[in-house]
Amino acid sequence: MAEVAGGESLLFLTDEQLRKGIEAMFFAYRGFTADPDRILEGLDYGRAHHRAVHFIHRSPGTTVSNLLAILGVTKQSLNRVLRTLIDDGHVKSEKGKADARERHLFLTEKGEALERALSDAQRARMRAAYRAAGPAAVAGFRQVLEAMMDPEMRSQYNRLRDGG
Amino acid sequence: MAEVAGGESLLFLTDEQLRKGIEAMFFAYRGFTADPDRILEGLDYGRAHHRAVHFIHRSPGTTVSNLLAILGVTKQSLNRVLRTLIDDGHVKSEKGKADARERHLFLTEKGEALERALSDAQRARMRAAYRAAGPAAVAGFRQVLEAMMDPEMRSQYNRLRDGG
DNA sequence: GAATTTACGTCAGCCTTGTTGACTTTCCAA
DNA sequence: TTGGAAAGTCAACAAGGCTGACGTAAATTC
Repeated sequence: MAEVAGGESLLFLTDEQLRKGIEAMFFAYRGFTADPDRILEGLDYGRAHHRAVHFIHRSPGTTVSNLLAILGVTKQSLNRVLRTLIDDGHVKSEKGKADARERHLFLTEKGEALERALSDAQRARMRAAYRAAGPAAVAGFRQVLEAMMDPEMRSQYNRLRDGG
Repeated sequence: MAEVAGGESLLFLTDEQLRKGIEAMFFAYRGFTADPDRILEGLDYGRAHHRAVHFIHRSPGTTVSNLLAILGVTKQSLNRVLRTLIDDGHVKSEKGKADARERHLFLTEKGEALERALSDAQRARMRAAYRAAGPAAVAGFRQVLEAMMDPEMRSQYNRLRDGG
């Protein structure tokens, strides 16, 4: 940070550097989703299903409203996906005990197996990238990504992170 | 890297760390696209238009096939987007002189202005994130993203990068 | 106890952006 | 010169976003 203030390393803020960062995000995100996409393809599922499964696994018993806030989609859109996941026996939905209006969402055994298949694929790539780049790079990676989030997303992210 | 081999810092490869990285990618990508999306909203354009405009700006005179390889979509899909951009006067398409089957793509004045508006918005966020994280973090960020790409995407990325 | 609000589900219909299939035009090589 | 490959276009379909309207049950407020 001292170098930055001193002006020595401001090259990392040139438009050219920023463009490279933008393209890196674009190409990397494609890689990031490629492996789970391949698995989902055979199941008539898409990324939307993956996201739902991921966050239900992450926060078992979460409500529909919670999921809506995290995923940032409309309830109609989420409902379509949730409907198929429930019908296929990957997710179960239980009426809330304290508040019976809420539905608490859980993965079934089958759903957990699906989640494992998807996240194993994604983690394998992530692990390879982390290993190739090393711990210092990983710390920087996380710092930049966190700074790139919208504040509300960041608090969602931190809530999940701290909850873990 | 020495610490990694020594085993001291292998904590960065735990499943929990990897999950955090995965969620960071998810939330950060949303932020990454949020600003341009807001601009596109008013214009009946979507992200596909943004991507096309970005890469035509980046490589003026590129052919449809080139763009296809970079964007990783079908030519029919790209064509629809290109059609509207051409009709709206943002892009012009010229028959190749050497090979008349090819179309070479360029941004018009109007297209350049659109590109500037979109990339200004995206760069502003990127710049803020870079500034907040500092140059060392940025280097790590780029390293991890590059390692996350598919090999073919990585060579596309490097081709663009070196060309600059 | 009635009225309002909240949480969720669903129907209908739209848009963007992916897909495949069939087609033309153009180039090149056998 | 002709037949195949490459580049691009048109048509039609699907996934998954979106909005709007409406219904129902449960909770909360007046």
